[in-house]
Amino acid sequence: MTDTPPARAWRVVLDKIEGDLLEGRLGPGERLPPERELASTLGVGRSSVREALRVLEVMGLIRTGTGSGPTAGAIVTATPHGGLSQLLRLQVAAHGFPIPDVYETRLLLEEWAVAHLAERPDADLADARSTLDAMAADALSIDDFLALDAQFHVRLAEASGNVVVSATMAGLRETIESYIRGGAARIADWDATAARLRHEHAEVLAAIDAGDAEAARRAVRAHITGYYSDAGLPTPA
Amino acid sequence: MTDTPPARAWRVVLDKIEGDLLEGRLGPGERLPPERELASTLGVGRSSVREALRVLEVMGLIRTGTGSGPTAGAIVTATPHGGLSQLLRLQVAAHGFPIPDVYETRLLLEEWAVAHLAERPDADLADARSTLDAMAADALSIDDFLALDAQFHVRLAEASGNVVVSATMAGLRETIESYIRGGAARIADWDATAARLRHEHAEVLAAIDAGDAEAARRAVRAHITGYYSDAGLPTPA
DNA sequence: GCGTTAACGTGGTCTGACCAACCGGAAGGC
DNA sequence: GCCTTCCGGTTGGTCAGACCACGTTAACGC
Repeated sequence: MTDTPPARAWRVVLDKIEGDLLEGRLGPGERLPPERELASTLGVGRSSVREALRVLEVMGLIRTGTGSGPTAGAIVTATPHGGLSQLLRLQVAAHGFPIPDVYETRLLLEEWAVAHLAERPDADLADARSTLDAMAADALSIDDFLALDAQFHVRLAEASGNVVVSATMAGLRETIESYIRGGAARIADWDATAARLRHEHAEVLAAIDAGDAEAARRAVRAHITGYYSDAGLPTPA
Repeated sequence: MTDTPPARAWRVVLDKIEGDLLEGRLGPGERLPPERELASTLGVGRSSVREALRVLEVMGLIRTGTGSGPTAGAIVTATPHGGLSQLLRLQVAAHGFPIPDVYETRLLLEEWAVAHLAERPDADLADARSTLDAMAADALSIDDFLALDAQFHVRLAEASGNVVVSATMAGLRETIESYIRGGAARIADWDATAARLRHEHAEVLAAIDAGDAEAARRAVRAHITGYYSDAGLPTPA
């Protein structure tokens, strides 16, 4: 037994790099060996090395650059945002993740984030506040407003200090981005809606400032479900 | 402006497939065109096609098989579990995700899941119950017990009906798997701990059955934080 | 000393080749 | 006629080699 299915070449490369990362032989900011060197070291073809590196790149672990010098080569970046977003988007496209589940998960993560913030008076909400100020500007197009809206929510999640939560939240938000934009077209009085959304944002911040976790939960839930309802977007039963 | 960075060949392939999925030209269970055909159709080399397919495979969207017949070729599967787990593991390895954040996220997802279950009397907990029964068996090794423990939690998340939550939960759990196993070694009286864990599982189920969401939250939080504390595992400040 | 140019190292891509696994039908034996 | 065997075709898995684009660096000419 313990019969090993003949390890696929690219998996060997992936495991090698994951091992180097775990053992600390490789860390953020550092460079991987050149592709040709990795190939000969591991006894695989360069194309197999490239398949593994491509996976790492899409998952947001490395960034590749041509030429020479400090910016060239494959460099460990460990930026979770892009990869998570890509994965979620593809899974939704392939019907692995139903939209209502994405929506519901986003909701629960945001509720947690604001409740968490309300319980930590030392949290830094400056970024969220400045985004809210920017949303008060006149002459914002719908797209610009929605971009700031998204930024506000992401900033809140980031303020929670939990990288996994904020990255997941951002990925989920991005995944349903097109649906949110499409829903805006179904809203009759956009100016009134925008004003209400701004007001609701302020309410969320106020609840956090007051240290009232439950109020913050309710406010953020009402804010999100309200928009979904107005825009006629699919929600879980 | 709008100057397009010369689209990388593999990205063309990835976008093409994502588009086909979104437009419904491709769905779960269906087969992608052969690599050589995709290459000539899109005007790229086969190696570029393979890089894109590798990404899709690792992300859990497709399964590839050699030979001919119905099982051969690249088939859309859309099984989110593996890909999510892989991504989280790599991000943790690369220090993109701190372990305490993973732990905290797992906790909040599980709390949501049990609270959600408590509010839905029609939820099907049979799978979770049978796992709990299996944990009562004598002569379970620590590893076997922990595997069943993990299964119990995953089953609970699955019962919530939210695929995103359960897949993320499973991925997070798997990511910290090695830490959990390592922690078990630091526990003095394992039999007593195992008995307590079983009892706590039963309490969680009881709270769900009673429809008491808050009690379920408290029970699952106490269960998880208790183990982490006993095992001396890192938790958020 | 300074500007120009050539060499080199890197990822990005393509092509062609071969292998392994698998299925399906044709050929053969009974 | 039916079963077994074998062969060819299809498909992914992998490798080797080649070429390009890009950016640094060092050598060169003045």
